[in-house]
Amino acid sequence: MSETHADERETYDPAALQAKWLPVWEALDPFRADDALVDAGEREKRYALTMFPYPSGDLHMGHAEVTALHDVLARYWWQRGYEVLNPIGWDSFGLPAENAAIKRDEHPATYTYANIETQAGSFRTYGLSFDWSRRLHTSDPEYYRWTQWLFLRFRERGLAYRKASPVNWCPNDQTVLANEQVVDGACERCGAVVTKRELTQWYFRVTEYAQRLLDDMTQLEGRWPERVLTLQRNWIGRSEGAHVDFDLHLADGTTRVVTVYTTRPDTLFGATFMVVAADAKLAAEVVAPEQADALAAYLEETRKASDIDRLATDRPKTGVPLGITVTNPVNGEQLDVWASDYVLADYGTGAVMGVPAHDQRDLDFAKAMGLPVRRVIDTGADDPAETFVATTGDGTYVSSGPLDGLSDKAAGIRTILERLEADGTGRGAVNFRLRDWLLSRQRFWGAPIPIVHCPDCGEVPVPDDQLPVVLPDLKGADLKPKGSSPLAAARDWVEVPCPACGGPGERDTDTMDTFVDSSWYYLRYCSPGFTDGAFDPADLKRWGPVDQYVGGVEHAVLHLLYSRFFTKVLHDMGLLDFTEPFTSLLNQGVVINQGKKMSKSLGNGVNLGEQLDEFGVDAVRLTLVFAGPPEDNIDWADVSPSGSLKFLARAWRLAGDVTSEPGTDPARGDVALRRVTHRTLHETEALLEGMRFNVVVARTMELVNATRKAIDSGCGPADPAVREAAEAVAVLLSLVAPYTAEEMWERLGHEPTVARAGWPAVDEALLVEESVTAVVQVQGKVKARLEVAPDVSEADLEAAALADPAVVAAIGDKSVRKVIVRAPKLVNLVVG
RNA sequence: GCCCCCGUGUCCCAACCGGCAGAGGAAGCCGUCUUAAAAACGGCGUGGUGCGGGUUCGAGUCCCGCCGGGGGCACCA
Repeated sequence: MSETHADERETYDPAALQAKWLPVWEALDPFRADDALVDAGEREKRYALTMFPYPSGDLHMGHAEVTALHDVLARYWWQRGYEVLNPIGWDSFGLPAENAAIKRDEHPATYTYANIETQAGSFRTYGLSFDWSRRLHTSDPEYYRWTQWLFLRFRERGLAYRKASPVNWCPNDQTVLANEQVVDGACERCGAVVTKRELTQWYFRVTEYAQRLLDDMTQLEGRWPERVLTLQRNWIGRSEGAHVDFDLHLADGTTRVVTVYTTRPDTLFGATFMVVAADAKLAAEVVAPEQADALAAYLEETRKASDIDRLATDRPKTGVPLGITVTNPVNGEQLDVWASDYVLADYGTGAVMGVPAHDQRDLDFAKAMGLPVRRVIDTGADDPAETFVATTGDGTYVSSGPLDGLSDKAAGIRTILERLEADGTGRGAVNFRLRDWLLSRQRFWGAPIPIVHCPDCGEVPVPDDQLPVVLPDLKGADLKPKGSSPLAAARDWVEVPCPACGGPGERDTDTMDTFVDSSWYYLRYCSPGFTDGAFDPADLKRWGPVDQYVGGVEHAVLHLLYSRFFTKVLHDMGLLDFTEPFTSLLNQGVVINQGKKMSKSLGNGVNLGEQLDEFGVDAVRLTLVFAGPPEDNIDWADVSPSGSLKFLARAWRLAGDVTSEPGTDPARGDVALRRVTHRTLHETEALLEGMRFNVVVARTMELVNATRKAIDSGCGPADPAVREAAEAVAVLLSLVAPYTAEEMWERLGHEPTVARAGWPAVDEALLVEESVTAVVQVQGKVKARLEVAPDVSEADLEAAALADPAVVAAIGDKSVRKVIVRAPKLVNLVVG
């Protein structure tokens, strides 16, 4: 026997299996999603999507993990009889390719498409169940034609517009960034400290959808990770408050109205000053002439301060007086107006009322400037004017006119709002932290913005039939960042006739943020090759929305928020019948090594290619899936690819040991083994639905162990139950280790492919145990175990428990006060 | 400063609604086979679930307070 094993082990060669089966699968093409089968109602659809990769170099450990996890579910759905759409493509516009092109003096497409081919080859070897026929690249003109088309549709609806405003500027990448791409004051991509610039840029009006982006999260509750929902909620940042109008008295004797936004209108009687954002237009407009120089100097100072400095919480408050006053609408008091950088120009109205007693920031400012502090809510705490600790809790209103005596914040707010509304000086208001999405970039390798600027007609959209606006052929040095788009230098590309009047015009020279490309790619997969629009609504009716999306949490407020926005807009355009693109979301963990993120400087990187060479595709995939819950990080130092390889060889060997013929009826097989097989299949169904893939692997290992035991020391290799078990192992492994599973399937006498063999039917009768062990507890401590029938009645179980000698002894002379029976598993006796 | 998640054997991890704490793997040790080793096969698991309280007949699981780790937000008025 051992000799046979040794010989067989010689032939378990992962590399040979890969070489053998890959071409067979390529020929069979078993994972092509068939529209017709879904339309005919023969199969129910499932849309499985993994976040498409960026083509930088070859695949790495992260790609291996996310796709291995994703593939388990996609393959399970196929086995369960669904028609599965599981497409793949590349997010192939972007800076790394452009930077590489500059370095190598070539076109970014050279680097991009070479990497795509490398990655595609690696994905194929990796044995993923992708439908390759729908492959797309966002940098293909056939793709970005529709990105441009969508931009124009958004613009028609007033959702894409151009405005001048201070924007985030990355001095290293020489381009503007969206708010979402600035992390802790630094560029999300390169880490350079972000500065501000006043520029005219294109925006998507995401803020118009803020409320719906918030409301529709109820659809995602329980299906998206809670922390992603929390992140998005915080990012959208809805707050309720009021707009309050103050009369502002200009130096020239005229008056204008300035509105502030506040969440605490009930503290209006405590306002002792007003602060305007130093960089807001308002400040420059209202400043008294004698203070204009001071404001300009201050502004210069704050511009130099980076966002990093601004973020420091202990940063002292600074500001300048504007030499003017406003009138508090509720009590007629004259308040000085200041300019400061602690007030943000682009939130609310860019102006706030200073209530130092009840807002710490205002209090810090008042302290720095020597401004009065007036308490209007007595919370029982010491007076903020003395402690310099603002009180923000509930208390009794004092010195607050109509509010005096009230002691409830909600009532205070309601009362003051009624008063303001009656006077016409204020009203309830809602504000969002979310800003519009700045989409233009001063870089080359992206989709050109399809607009022509005409001196006579202004912004003119490029007509649909002239799309795509194709990138000019620039390379190398032409792409060097110079603070304006490299496209601007391509004069013969820029200069075009105005599509409206035919006069001389110039193309917009910015390109779109690559997040625009990825905001709709999941729609294009459903309509590859469609030429009358970005996608065919009928295709989306069939496949949409995505049932399961798998990818990293780093996109929580970037890609995922933008995609939700796009979906809602397209829904409003009547092109989609759903409002949320991704029904269910899984954020996989990251692969680390020795407790730390892999990095070159630490030298702890694990090379995917080397792991695949050493252990084979299946063992690496199995290791990643088995390591732990999918959302947990995987420390490569904690896992054992060699252990995975050992297990796969063990499973594979089972198939060779089976001596019964294919098609043997398992009904006459060993019942004990059959029970294990069917219980395993039954349990793994629930585990797979719940994405507990690591436990699925553990259950499969148990089944392999049980089958091994049956062959060696149980019913023997000829028993039909052994065949049934080995075939179940092959199907289970087809989700994780496709090559090993395929080889097992062949050795068991079947035709490829095991991936489409179908999930074995579970025999309910085999899920019921012959007998179960019931425990009998006295005072919660186990005193006896009873073998009972699974369907034992509570009364019988109780009687059996009370008759057990060990139980009788444990009770002794005490009386039984209470009996808890949970048939068939437990009896607990409370005595005393 | 605020919010969220996690803490189970040497390590990675299981444990449905609260119901015998231990499924699976790694490492280690012992055995069978072997001249030997490897491989294969078989065997070996008191830590009571970070700490302290509480609820309950019964708590890893629920509640409260700590400690430790991870993540997010942070002048958003």
